[in-house]
Amino acid sequence: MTLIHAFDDVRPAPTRPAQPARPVAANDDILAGIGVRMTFAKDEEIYGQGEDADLVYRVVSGVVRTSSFTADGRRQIGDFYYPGDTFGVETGEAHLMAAEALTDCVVMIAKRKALRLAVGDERVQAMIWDATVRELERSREHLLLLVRKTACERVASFLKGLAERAEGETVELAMSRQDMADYLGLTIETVSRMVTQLQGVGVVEFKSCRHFRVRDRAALETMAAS
Amino acid sequence: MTLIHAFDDVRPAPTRPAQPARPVAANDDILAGIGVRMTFAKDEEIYGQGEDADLVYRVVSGVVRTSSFTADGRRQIGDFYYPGDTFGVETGEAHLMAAEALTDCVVMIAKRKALRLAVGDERVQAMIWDATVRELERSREHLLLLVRKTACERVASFLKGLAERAEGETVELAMSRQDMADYLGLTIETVSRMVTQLQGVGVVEFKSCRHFRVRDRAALETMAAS
DNA sequence: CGTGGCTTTGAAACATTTCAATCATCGTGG
DNA sequence: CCACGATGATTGAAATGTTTCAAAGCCACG
Repeated sequence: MTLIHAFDDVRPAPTRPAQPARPVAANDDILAGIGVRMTFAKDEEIYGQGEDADLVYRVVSGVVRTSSFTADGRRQIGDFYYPGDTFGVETGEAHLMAAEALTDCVVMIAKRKALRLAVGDERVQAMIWDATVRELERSREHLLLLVRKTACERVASFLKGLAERAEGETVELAMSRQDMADYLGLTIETVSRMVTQLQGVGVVEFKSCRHFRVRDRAALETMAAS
Repeated sequence: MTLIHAFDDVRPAPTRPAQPARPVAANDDILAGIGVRMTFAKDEEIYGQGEDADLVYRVVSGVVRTSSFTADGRRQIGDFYYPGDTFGVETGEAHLMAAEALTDCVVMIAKRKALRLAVGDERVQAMIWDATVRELERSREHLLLLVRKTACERVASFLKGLAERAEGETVELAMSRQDMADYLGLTIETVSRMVTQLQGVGVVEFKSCRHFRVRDRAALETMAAS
């Protein structure tokens, strides 16, 4: 983990324009103003499971993954966070999941307390509320995906989600097949097969295993069946 | 739906003592004070999917279920709510799921606005926050159950959860096998088989299909594998 | 006592996983 | 620059778990 500098360099996230789909609240730049800017190398841990959760994080560039392990070693992926996304806001004292850098990434970090001093309690409250609500919504959607969707539908939903977030024609998969599998509640082999299958029917096209483009949006949405 | 009376009869929930495991906040009796007390017959709808969500609900007696349907008719159960539980608090404008009375039940209902006038904004905010946090926690746990648990583990977890909430030796299942199945992401047949199987190995004992008792708590917890 | 709804059980079909092998990609060192 | 090994992805075949379809059992209710 590399600390670049703190409490200055207040430029907002450069790598990617703000997500168009999501309503960006006024608190969006709170962190940019007083946060500490840090970079993490691929696979580096940002925080660990069980650690104290009094910091708030925002992805500037790169992708972050939260995950936890069950007693018997099964991994669960909480979610993937993209530039502009806030993460690490817990409802309790400690982090229930660990966060890792999926790619090299830049993250703004701030203490809740420092934020309160800097921008006032209300705005911090509002930010925490927003982050929590978003967490709940993600969780619900994830749930829906897992309860009654087939392997194919899950993979289709996932790719559709990625495609919606990406701005360009070709979409990059920041995560490995294993990450996808753990997120979707499948095995890597099944994920791989479904990807191949979706490509076979002409819905998507993979240039490499980490890059694809949607060839038939309508069909993809049908297959996502949400 | 039967309206008994409103804005008086401020006795708190009589049927069951407050959940011991959960920290009961000071806002616990807010609703009892100014809420409207209503009864719903089994299978009656309390609110519908898409309806405006400016009311807050608390179960006094009976059990409530939230559910929604996907486009192709698959039902998803959100959760089951027991006496003392708050439900119907949404993060957006409308209810994402419908709520139905699983059994005959009594529910306290209040307008958010009325609550604010009666007890002040902070306490209402606190209650909404608590309800949202609990929702998120339930959702996460539910997720964990679905991602990487076998049918047997899911059913074991579910029975374990019920047993923990119940105070007596024998536990009543308020919900049908279909409800369990939709909650656990399984079919009724599979649920039934797993129940039989758990009984076969002596972990639980079913007196009827709606009543059971735990015979081997340790084994049940092992099988729940959470 | 019979009917209807829910639950259980059985057998076959199906989807996904597991195990195993092959294939690609990429960085390293000769 | 190419061969090499390492890592991750794909593919195949068999095994497994869950679902589907079908039938029987149970219980409550009229």
